[in-house]
Amino acid sequence: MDVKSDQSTEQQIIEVAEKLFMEKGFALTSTTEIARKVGCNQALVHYYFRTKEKLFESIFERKAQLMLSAILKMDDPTQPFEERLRKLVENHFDIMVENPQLPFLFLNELLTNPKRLELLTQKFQMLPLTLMERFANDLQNEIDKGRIRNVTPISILLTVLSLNLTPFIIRPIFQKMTNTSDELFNVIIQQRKQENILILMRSLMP
Amino acid sequence: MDVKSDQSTEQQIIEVAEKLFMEKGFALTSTTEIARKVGCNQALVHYYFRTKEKLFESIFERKAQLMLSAILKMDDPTQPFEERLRKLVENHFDIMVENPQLPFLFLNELLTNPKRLELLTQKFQMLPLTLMERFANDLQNEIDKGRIRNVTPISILLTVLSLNLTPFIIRPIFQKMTNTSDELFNVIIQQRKQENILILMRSLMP
Amino acid sequence: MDVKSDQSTEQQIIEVAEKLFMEKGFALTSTTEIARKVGCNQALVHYYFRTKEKLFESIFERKAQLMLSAILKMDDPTQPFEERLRKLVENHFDIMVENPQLPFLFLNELLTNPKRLELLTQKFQMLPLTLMERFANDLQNEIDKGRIRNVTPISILLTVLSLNLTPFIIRPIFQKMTNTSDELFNVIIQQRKQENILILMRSLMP
Amino acid sequence: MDVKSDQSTEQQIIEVAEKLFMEKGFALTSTTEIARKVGCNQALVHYYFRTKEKLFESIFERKAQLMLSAILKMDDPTQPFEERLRKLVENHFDIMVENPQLPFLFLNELLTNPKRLELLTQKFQMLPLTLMERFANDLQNEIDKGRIRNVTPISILLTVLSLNLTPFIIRPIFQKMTNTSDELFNVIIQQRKQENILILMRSLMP
DNA sequence: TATGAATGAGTCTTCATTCAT
DNA sequence: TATGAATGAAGACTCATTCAT
Repeated sequence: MDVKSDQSTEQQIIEVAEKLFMEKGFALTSTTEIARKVGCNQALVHYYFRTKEKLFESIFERKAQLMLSAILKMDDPTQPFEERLRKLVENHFDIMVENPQLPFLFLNELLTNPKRLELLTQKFQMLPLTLMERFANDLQNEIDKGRIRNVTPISILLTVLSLNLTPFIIRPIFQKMTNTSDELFNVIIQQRKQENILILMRSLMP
Repeated sequence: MDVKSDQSTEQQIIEVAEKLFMEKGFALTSTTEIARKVGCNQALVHYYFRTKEKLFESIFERKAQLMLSAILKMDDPTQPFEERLRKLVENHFDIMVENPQLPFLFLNELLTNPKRLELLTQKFQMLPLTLMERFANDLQNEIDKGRIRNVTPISILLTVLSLNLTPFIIRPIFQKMTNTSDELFNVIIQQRKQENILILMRSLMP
Repeated sequence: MDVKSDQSTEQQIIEVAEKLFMEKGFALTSTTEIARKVGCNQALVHYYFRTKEKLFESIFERKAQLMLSAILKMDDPTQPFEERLRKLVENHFDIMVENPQLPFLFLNELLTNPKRLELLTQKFQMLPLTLMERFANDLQNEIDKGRIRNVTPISILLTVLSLNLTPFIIRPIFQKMTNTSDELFNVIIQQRKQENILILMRSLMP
Repeated sequence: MDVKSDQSTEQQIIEVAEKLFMEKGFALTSTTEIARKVGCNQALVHYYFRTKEKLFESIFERKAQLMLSAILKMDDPTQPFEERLRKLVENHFDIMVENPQLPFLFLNELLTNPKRLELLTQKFQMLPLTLMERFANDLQNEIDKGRIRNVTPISILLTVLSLNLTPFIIRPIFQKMTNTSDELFNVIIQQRKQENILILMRSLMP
């Protein structure tokens, strides 16, 4: 039951906690369980992170950072708009293939704990607005040129989010109800990525 | 804080419980809090429902029934396929307009509590298979006639689910981060319904 | 689950309570369970008997009375001492054949609840002392005549109690461990009665 | 009320629990009371033993082991049968002099809690059958030689149990009703041991 | 760095009892 | 006579947290 001990105990705690938080959310994960799975004393979890809350935040923030920066840094202005959009969907999707449980964790915590939402809002509002603005500008440009139908940037983002998030969020439900193996699901998921791109592109046609 | 109304205490308990369960999920809602909000003794909650679990189930099942039957009874075979699909999306969307927190409750419980997923799976498998089969047949028919591109029924359903569920699920996050009022959001939501139909229809074009 | 309703509800409550008290003792029997088995409202139990304690006492006392009077009235001074002793053992044994769970109930309550012991002690001390005295006298007489070895009356009573009570008390344990059916046990019990008489008689030989 | 001694708190909990379990049985003893008597937090009882059940079992099993092993190891085949029987009674009796409340605890739990009885039955059936068989053989041998009347081994064991257990079980009742001091009772008990041996021996005469 | 011991607050649940009807 | 509603007290148990070592 213990984790390999060639990592520092602190690191082990983080990893076990991350796994449990992702599986069951903050509230349903107990420090007792984390300690047990790590194979250390319960007090040690608090020694390193003082509170369960802080432990969670450190993990949550790292994940948020990871996802955000991954999305941010992938935009290449030299490419045509449509290509960039395609890449956006694709990369966003790929990140979640790597962290399939993350969407649920985010949703769960943000919806459940006002404090968490507050925090993210602050962080979000400190983002370079230019990014969003540039996206809006580029989009408007395409619309003006008649290459994309008239649609708000928010609407596009919501479409991307909807198409990309949902398969990962409902994955366990889907697998259980349709009796789908992990392997098969991974195949389906890859097809879904292309499907999502196609759906988005068609949705933007003039 | 007390809710002194003309309803029976039992009804009050159900309503308060429903509200809390929807906001925070099963695990984070305590019978103590329900009782406090109702303004009664905690033991009374157990007097009526014996266990927190049973109280939840009675609410959960009623909601599941409501949603399921609403979806099932709205299909009209005399209409052309495309029209029926359009109605499906529209009705599904409308149900959630009425119960905006339900999607999160469902997700949360099904993902968090294996027992709940088990239960729903059983109930689902007792559904008239013909329904799904007929949908698949009709779809295949359209594909054969070249009116719809080659796509699996599951894929369509996933698209509908994705587009329809997500706005409701992320609503609090969205409102908080974009500082959107309830009124404005309700407007946006109504536009989104049409948007979703449009996206789906375009995605099916040959 | 409900009891036949051709008796008064009060009587039904008494009977169900008696059964449950005998099986599980006072503490482990709840008025809720009594009411459920009777098929009536829980409050009704309290309507008739005010408290669970009083309900128990009324049953307990009746049983105690029954057992006591049965023992008391069976002594026939015209018979020889040995014959009376034999009858004592036999009758005492027979009473318990009729009420096999009574010994455990008595033991359990008297040992567990000081109040109960107090009560019985008082009742016991109001017994006609002559009875015990006469028994002691008669015994002394036999001893003097050399027909019985020198032994205290208490000692004899303890022997009778030991031999007669134990089979009934340990019955469930015995049956479970030796895998003995009810029928077989009833046969064994009847043999045991004779055995007990024999053991007692031999124990008194000069 | 607190027991501030030089023992570890864990040991104190065990001892207080043992005392209370013996006096009132499992069901009537609360972890709250144990904690109060020890002078510690109630949660600590659960910290050491997780559940009330486990705490009880650890005590119960230790006592059962003690009693069983004491009985098992005392048989010396080089002695004549009668002598061994005498020793059996004597040793069995002496064990209970050391643990006078144990018989009640055993009875109470075995009769009240089916799980407990199940457990003991299993443990009992794993006992060396030879032991019982050898006893039966030796007995048969004596019977054949005309030194003991025809009697089953079970019957003998029941007699021993009856005679030996009862004084300890009814002790509090006896003392209360006859107003007997602890000192006097201890004297009586010692006489009773000899009495029991005598009764048993006489009961076996051809 | 790590741990065992300890605690207070909180969880769900059961129970005997009361009261208005 | 009978009931449904309601309550306070108590039960076992869990948890995050602290502290001395």
